[in-house]
This record gives sequence, C-alpha cells and structure tokens, in this order.
Amino acid sequence: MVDHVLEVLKSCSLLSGLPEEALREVAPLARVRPFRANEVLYQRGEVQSALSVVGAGNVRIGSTNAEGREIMLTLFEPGAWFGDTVFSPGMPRVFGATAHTDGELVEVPGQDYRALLARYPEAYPRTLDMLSRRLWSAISIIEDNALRDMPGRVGRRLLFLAHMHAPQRGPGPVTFKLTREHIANMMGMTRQGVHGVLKTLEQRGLIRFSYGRITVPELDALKAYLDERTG
Amino acid sequence: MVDHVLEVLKSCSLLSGLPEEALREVAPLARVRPFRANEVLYQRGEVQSALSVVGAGNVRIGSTNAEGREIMLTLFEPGAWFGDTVFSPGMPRVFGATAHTDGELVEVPGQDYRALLARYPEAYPRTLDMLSRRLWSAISIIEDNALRDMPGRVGRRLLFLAHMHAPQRGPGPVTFKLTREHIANMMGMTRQGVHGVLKTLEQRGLIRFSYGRITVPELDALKAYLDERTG
DNA sequence: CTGAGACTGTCAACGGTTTGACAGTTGGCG
DNA sequence: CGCCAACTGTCAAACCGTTGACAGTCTCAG
Repeated sequence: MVDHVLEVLKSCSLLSGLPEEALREVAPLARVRPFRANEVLYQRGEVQSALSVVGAGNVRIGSTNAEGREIMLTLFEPGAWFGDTVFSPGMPRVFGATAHTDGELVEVPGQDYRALLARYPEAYPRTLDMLSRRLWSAISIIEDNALRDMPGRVGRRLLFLAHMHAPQRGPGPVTFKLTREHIANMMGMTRQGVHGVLKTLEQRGLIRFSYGRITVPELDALKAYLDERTG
Repeated sequence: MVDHVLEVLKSCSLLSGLPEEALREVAPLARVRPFRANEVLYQRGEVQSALSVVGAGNVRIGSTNAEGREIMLTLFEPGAWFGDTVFSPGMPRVFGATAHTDGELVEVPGQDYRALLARYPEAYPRTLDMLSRRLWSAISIIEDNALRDMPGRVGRRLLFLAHMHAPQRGPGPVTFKLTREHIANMMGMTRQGVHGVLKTLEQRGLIRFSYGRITVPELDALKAYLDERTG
C-alpha cells in the first residue's frame, strides 16, 4: 500500500525536487482515496489544507455559481497535483474538484507536506518553479480570452489538453474524453457555439470528434494553424 | 541610496518574510531604475531573470499580439513585485511591462535573490504563499470572464483596482488614473463597449468618472452590487 | 439486446458587442 | 493663452454567439 502511494508521489512533478527518502517519510501519512466518475471530491469553500495528487483517472477542477452555471478550469491527469490551499493554509478552497472518470487520489495533509519541505529546503526552488509555471498557464488563458476569437480560444485549449494527454513527446494522434458541454463550460460558451467551432476545425482536418470524444490527429498541425491566425 | 533601496524592498510583500539583515545584504546588489510615463520597461520574450519592485509610480503589465491589439493584465502600485522569470530562470518573459506614470523601479538580479532565499530558507513559506495568492487572483479573473457578463466583469476589475489603490482599509472614495481604452484592453472589450457599462454603473451611483480618471466612491457599495447580481 | 439517459446536430429569432466614423472635450506644452 | 494631441460621447449597421426548442444518435447497464 505504501509502495503504491510512493509510486504515485514519485510521478508528481511538484514533488520531484524531493529526494526519495523524503517521499518515503510522507508516504505513510498520505491517504488513498478511490473515486467514481462524477463524484464530488472537494467543494469550494472548504478550509482543510491538503496536497492532492491524482493517482489514476481524471479530475475536473472548477466551480459553480449561484445560477447553476458551471465553469471548468482544467482537467487533470494522473501525476497532476492540486490543492490551492497547501501554500496558503487557512484560506478556503477557491475551486472544487469533481471526478471526471473513475480513479484515485492520494492526499497528503497540508501540514505534513509543509513540514517535509522545511526539512528538505533544497526542494523549495523546484516548488517555486512549479507554482510559477502554473501561474503562467493561468495568465496565458487570460491572454487568450482577451486576444483571440472563439475558434482560437477553443483550439488553444484543445491543444493544451492534448499535450497533457499525450503519452509521449512525439507525433501521433491524441484522443481524450470530453463532451461539447464540458468544453463549453471550460470556455464560457454554449454547447451550440462550441459545435460550430469544432465543425470548422474538423473541416480543416485539425481535429476529429465523435460521441464524447475528441481526437487531435497531429498536435503540430493544430499549433501551426493557431500560430498563423494571430501571430 | 542603499537606504532608499532598502525602504522600497521593505515595502514589498514578497520580501516581508526575510529578516531586515537579509534585505541589507541584497540592497547593494539592486539597481534603481527611474522611468517616465509610457516608457517600455521590459519586453515580452526577454530572458534575463530579475525581481522588480515598484518603488514609485504605476506600471502596466501586459502584452501585445501581432495585429497590434494589446491586453493589459493589471496595474501595479508602489510596493508591488513582478518578474515572472525569477522563479523559473531561463524562461523568457511572458509579459511586458510599461510605465503608466513617471516612477521608479528597484531591480534585484534573479540569481542574487534566489541565493538570498537559499541562505534564509525560513522565508520560503511566505514566498510560496505570495505566489499562490497571485495564482488565485489570476484564476479569479478567469472565473469572472466565464461566469459574469460584461458589467459584472468590469465592476469586479474596477473593485480590484480600487482595492489596490486604496490608501488604507476603511471607507472613503478611491480615485485612479485609467482611460476607457485601458479598461477595454484589460477586459478584451472595446472603448465603446466600456463606455456603455460605465454609464450604467454611474447611474447607480457606484462609480464616477471624468477625463482619464475613475472614482469608486464606496468600495462596499460596489461590492454589494456585484455580489447581488450572480451570487 | 433493449431501453433509458446522456449526448449531439440543427434551426430561427433575438440580443448584445464590435466596427467604423465623426464631432466634441480636456489637458498639457510651448 | 492658444494649439495640438489625447481622450471621450454617440450613432447606425453588421456580426457573432446565445437562447430555446426538438428530434436524432449513441452508450451502457441490466
């Protein structure tokens, strides 16, 4: 069991600055939490602080407003980490997490993780780097929203997701599970609007899609198209 | 001179986790850089890594796409820090910085700052907290863009700016310099669109505006209005 | 293998924003 | 004190995405 936890922790880029012995120290403190598709994992506003690492399956990060309209920020793959309150203990969660497929989460209590970092300060630079890059991703999304039209925005987001899902660097098609409605929620558009955009992208051979699935046949082709329209 | 630099560094929330002796160590390594309104401070793509602290005046953070359309992310006040590459050395700058008014910048070379942190590891948690909060701000903007309509978005951003400019906690009007066009660039809208939104907000007494200036008479009133329309 | 639920394609009407254009206003600089 | 450049107010037309509605398709659990 602890071995399994250790494997998951090792796969997480946030923790890769820590030596293996350090991970062995926290592994026993972590909790494994299996989940089923569409199960609510965390709700916005909760105050407990924990570092969550996706061990298997996909997790949607997002929130819902009072009118029931939902926004999805991103979709996490195994190895991804989240928990916006790990570094700011005491703050309520800004976003909720929902299971997108069946899978499992490994949770390290926030204070244990912070204590571990304090014991292995050489891991801090890597941690700052990871956080900084995540900030950069968020800002890129803001930029896209302001500068690009809808096909551009949708294309960029699909490219981003495809990169995450790509098993390896290198060419070849990438497929992932995502409904039109989820894409719409991710972009702040409607299902119908998304449909139109996907249709044009498909006509150019940049993507293919079927029931609940999207395929990007060639990441570079999509990237080239996006770079071309708006330098 | 060094004393002046020290004062600026002390005013920066990112550095407040460091003891004063630490700041005294870096102060001599920092560079003071005065600037005039609309001067370009950094361009997107530059690779040098530095931590910049605003010593006086305002700085616009943003970028421009090939078509010349600009996006402004935020406006920084004295005491604010930026430099997206400090924590990820070697990465090119994702955003440019432009002087919004006359003022001055204090620049600490990235490697000196990182070396300092390594010497005072007790400052790391605070640093992570600051970065984490900035990530949270960015994500809030993404959320607003997806969930709120245009008056909601503009209102939220004005509220955010007003908070930054507010001299103290507590009531009272807050005024800051910002043209319709800058707001438009910040929201990805047009000057004309912004105009309409501001007019409605003004009719409700939530803001006042004149040539190149916006005033929020009462932050709480604006906040209440925004909370009411979309929980 | 079959039925129910989830997902999808499509359409017309509607509405809000942008586009483009122009005149009016303000503030700073010489 | 007066001019110029920057900023602003406003309008109509065009455009694009949403709204709302409904029938068709797919998938998976039983």
